[in-house]
Amino acid sequence: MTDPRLDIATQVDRFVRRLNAAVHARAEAVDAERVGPLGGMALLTLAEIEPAPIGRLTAEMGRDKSQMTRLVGLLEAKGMLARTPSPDDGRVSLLSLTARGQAQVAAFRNAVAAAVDEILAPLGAGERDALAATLRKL
Amino acid sequence: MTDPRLDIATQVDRFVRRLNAAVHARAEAVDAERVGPLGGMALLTLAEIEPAPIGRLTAEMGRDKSQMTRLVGLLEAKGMLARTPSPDDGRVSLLSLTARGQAQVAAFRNAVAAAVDEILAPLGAGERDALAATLRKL
DNA sequence: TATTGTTATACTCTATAACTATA
DNA sequence: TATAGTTATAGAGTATAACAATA
Repeated sequence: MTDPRLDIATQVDRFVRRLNAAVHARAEAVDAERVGPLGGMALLTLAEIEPAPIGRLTAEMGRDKSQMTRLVGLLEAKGMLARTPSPDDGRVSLLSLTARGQAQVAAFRNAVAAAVDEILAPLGAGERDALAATLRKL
Repeated sequence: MTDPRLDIATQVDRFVRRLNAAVHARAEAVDAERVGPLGGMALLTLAEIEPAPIGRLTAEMGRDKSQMTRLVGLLEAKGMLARTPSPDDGRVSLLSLTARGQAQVAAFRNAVAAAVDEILAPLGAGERDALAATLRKL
């Protein structure tokens, strides 16, 4: 590659591919409910911000709102999260994890952390911290 | 986020989302042939390694081979690349870009580079180089 | 017997627009 | 009139397995 910017783009793309593959490999044991990688990500994100309206979750994940409507419906049907009407705004429901959802989050956390460790194995501790710090700025 | 590894996973995920969105926004002008982001990535990759068999391209992109069969068929139908039978192995064809494909590559290169610039804007030059170097190790 | 590549199938994710109900 | 969320639909990307041809 001549242009370092293209290099970054392709490397990051492959990073995500490997991450998904590694999580997927572990997920056979973990994802008995088959919420999928996107569902896992949504639960992971919701764990950080709950209780939150669906719009907040959408923004946090950088996805599309119609996509989120369906995903949240799926996760609700599987008993991973619950909606409670917002007292402030009649259009809004607040999402929060159920006990099932929390268990799933814990399992996903382990799978993702292990997958990241695997991929970042070639890096030293200092480089990992630097990478995390750099990404946080974006 | 408590665990820095989860942090890295979500940040990288969002990076790719933003990258795709930014390229997509520019691609309306560029991607008249509608090869899609994956097709663009394939052409970009092929430009670096041509002439190469489909298996090499598959490995380089970290994708699935059956997926590549279809994608290459599409790109061939659009006149972006050509196959020539390998003299060494009767099972293999070597892929190479056509003039059309090369033009498309040039356009995509610009779109991707601009998108990366946009996303990496918060970083200093030193940090960008460090990021590129770190990713190359993975 | 192993490898390259193809076909088939089912599923997951993404993009867009039109729509409803509340604010 | 603006915003939160939903519905509908089409298309793009992914995962798996079974298969044919060649090595």
